[in-house]
Amino acid sequence: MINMKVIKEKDCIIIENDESFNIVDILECGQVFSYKKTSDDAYFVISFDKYAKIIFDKTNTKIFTKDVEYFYNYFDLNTDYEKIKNNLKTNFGYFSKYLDAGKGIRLLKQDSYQTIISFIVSANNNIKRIKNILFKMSEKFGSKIENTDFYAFPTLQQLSKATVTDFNLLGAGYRSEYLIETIKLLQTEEFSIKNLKNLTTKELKKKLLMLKGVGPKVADCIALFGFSRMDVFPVDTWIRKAYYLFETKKMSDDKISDYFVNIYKDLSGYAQQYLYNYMLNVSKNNL
DNA sequence: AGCCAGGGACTCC
DNA sequence: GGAGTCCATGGC
Repeated sequence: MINMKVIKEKDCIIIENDESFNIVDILECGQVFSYKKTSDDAYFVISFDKYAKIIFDKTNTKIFTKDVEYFYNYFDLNTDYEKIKNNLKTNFGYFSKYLDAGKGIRLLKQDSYQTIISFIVSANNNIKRIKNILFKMSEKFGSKIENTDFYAFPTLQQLSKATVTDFNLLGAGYRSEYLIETIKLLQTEEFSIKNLKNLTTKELKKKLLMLKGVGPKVADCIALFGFSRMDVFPVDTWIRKAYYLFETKKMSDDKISDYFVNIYKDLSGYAQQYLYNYMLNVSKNNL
């Protein structure tokens, strides 16, 4: 096992040739939408009001940012992914195939509130459109980030001024009304992010399901990507297809989620992302 | 042109 | 609690 080499500098994090960190795998695996490829070897990532420019080549990855500690945590650099992958491989022999499709994936520790809004937009939508709608939302309601072409994700305060018509103009479609209702609820003490973070996964999901536009799948995604809960298994159309690679018995998405959590337990969040990525790549590249 | 997308709300029973 | 239906929009 190669030990991960991470160097923290004043305005930069350097990751040297590590199989468990591939910025393309990390960003293009469907967990995050507020990023942009700026050239063949660079990405720009926006997490709420913080940002980083990532430059990579065959030997290393450099994360340029004013917020080194924030992005060290954002990219989950305290977690040993070799250990997680070995664990999955050891316990589930067939899993190597899914890991190979995205060796460098890491589960980002995304901003909770941004994740809630983002995944409401994601429902019954495709990734390119989701990204577009969210970028337009930032441009319309967020604050310009100095010395860049980008905008911060809008604050709750900024979004509270939006109308259904505003969201329709972004292309949010029937999700516009859900966003308006959810933004209202998020402003209450009951739904403060601080309070939500203290809940158990079960309690958190129950609370999230009270938000308009949040059903079982979106609640699982928010819990996983926005609250780092690894004991959930979001089931979307791709994971449903994946289920039928294993079983023939028809099941509801709810039951499919239980089925997978029962198998992968506390590794569910990781397993789900590797499996989802595999399914996505199969459809894209006909692997 | 028509199916599909990181599904959910709503309405029946 | 399960099954059906409707939903905006644009990518492909």
